[in-house]
Amino acid sequence: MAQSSQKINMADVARAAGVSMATASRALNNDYGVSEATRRRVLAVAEELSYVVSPEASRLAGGATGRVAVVVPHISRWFFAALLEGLESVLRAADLDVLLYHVDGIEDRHDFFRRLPARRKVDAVVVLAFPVGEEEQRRLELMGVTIIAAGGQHAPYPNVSIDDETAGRQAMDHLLFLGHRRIAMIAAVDPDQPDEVQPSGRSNAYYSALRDAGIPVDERLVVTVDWGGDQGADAMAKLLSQPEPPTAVYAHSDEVALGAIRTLRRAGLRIPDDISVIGIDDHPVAELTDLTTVRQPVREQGERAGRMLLDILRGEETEHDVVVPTQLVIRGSTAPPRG
Amino acid sequence: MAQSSQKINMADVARAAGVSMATASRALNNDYGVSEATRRRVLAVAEELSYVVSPEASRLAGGATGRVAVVVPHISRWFFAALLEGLESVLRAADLDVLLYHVDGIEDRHDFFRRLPARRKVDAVVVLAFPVGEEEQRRLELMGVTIIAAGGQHAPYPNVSIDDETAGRQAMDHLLFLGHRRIAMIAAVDPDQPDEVQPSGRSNAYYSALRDAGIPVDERLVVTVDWGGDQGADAMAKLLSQPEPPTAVYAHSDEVALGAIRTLRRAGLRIPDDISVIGIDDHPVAELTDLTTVRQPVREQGERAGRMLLDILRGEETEHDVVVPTQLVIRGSTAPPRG
DNA sequence: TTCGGGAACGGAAACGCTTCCGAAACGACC
DNA sequence: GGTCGTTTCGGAAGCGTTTCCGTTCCCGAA
Repeated sequence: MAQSSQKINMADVARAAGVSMATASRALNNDYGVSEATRRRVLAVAEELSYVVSPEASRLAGGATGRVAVVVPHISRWFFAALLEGLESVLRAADLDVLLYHVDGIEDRHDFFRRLPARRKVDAVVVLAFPVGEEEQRRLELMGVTIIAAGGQHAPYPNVSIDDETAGRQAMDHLLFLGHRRIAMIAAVDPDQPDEVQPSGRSNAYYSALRDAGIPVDERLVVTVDWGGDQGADAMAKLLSQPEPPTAVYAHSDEVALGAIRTLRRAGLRIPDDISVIGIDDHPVAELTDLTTVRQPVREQGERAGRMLLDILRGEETEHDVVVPTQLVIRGSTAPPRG
Repeated sequence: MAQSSQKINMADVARAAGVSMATASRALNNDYGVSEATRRRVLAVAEELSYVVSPEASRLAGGATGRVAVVVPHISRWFFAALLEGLESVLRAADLDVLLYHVDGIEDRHDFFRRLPARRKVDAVVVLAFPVGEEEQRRLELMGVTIIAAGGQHAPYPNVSIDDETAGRQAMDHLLFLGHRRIAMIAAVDPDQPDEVQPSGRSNAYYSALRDAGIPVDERLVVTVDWGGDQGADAMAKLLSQPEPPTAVYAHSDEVALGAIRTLRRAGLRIPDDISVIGIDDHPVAELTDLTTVRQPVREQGERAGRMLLDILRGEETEHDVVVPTQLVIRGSTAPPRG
């Protein structure tokens, strides 16, 4: 009895409601051309029989898939997950299903673009925080569906992101304003992404800020590491091993900054008394650890991308390059240099 | 030319390969009953035409959907995302697509179980870190597909999880071993889950450990808050406002512990000199902040659940209640009490 | 040479819907 | 009352596969 519900199809509903399948279909889809009374009756019967349309048949017969693929690396990192969370919420509200493709590591990546597992399965694909190379773009377009990007840098498709360089400047300018002149940078790169697509805005900000402040660049103060807290810690150790350590550290991300802080603390240095540290992102942990940072609205970027996608799917126009603002958040990890 | 690939179907492939659709289908699916030569020819033609089967038609005609629904709350928290990451990796390796249902908040939850949006769309559903009530179970079963759980507590379906009580005991026993007698507990509940399904193992561990140590319970040392770092901070403040504060704090999770630590630091207290703090989970940040904790293998739980699901989908037997071990990880936030 | 049996393959019926097109019904208007 | 325009509704043709049944073909055994 309960499991018989499995086999109920639209024909059953139509019959039970005393209408044709055509009418049943229209009623179920809220289509035009059904009287209110009939619609209600059909809906009631469907509910009664706990009928659910077969998305496969529906799609096969002409509709859209009602699915969108989301391609995202590093899901277990807050930034990516938050982006996804925002995106998912608006898509789900629009009754679209999210097909998740977690592409981690260079291997996965190649495999994804080669096989295009989402092909023929979705109406659109959203690329989250994922700089796409040229060849990859070409593959993606092979799918013949709408493409949207979010959280990465600009892209050939409609996209939403922050301005990395501006964010970096907000961090650097804060340190400079406090009076720091010997500022180190811990640059983080994603080892899973090819070099040519690594965003460089946050690094550019370092150099342009120093230039504008008339401070010569000391390349010994710049260390580039793979993304990650431990790597940040190592980088800090390297910086501390120099004859003249910095008075402030600008890290490309909060996690990296946290790693640096661990090293400082273990070295017996006090923050911000002995050395200032600033990150970027405003990771939830930043608040818990009193880390000064530059906040970017992450969830919002995902939501925004979702709304843009809905626009396009509806056939409407949408913006192309949306840049959301970032904002300095001053906490306890930065202060003027000693003396 | 490129976009014409959109409209290629199996009939085209069959024609081009000079076989019937039946044979083409068998060849494409590696089915029995096709000569090696024919199979190769069909495959070559398909590749040439860059043909991809329509999953809808395929499913409609009899196959499985090749999709599994994953229901998960709080995606942007590490624990949930890591679980998902593990699960996704094994499902994707098996060529199954993951349909993500992020169910956050009580509202979402009701909506999900009422509408069952995944109905008729998947071959199975995996419930991640999500205690399911009885009525909800009934709804879920209405979908008529395999159900698996992971990261939550035991469930009526095959599931994998840690033993919360054991994990809690590992934490408590560590503090007791160090010589603490005045131990506080910051219990965290998920405000988005109904009371009746809140797991209580971590709390039970507190009481049983004290009992076994012959230490009377002081209810003023137990504070229950909604899950979250800020809430942990508030809880700690409450504990500090008492005439006789604890010498150690057992927090239900690392994030909560971190919040507590922020309060302690702001109060000028030193960790672990003045007060010890221990969490549970081994969140990546725990390592960066030198937090002693009890590690649970999160990603592995997801992977394990994925493998169990594959077993079932293949029609094989699988385990029912898998419990993965937890392990004390001693870092710098715990030490014997002063004096 | 004939016959039986298995492997290889083809025809065609589902699968469950959407939508085009035409028919019927129903008012409104002259 | 007849005509015409709207609505409302039904018939039926797909949509692109899988799979059930046969049929053909080839090879070895009798």
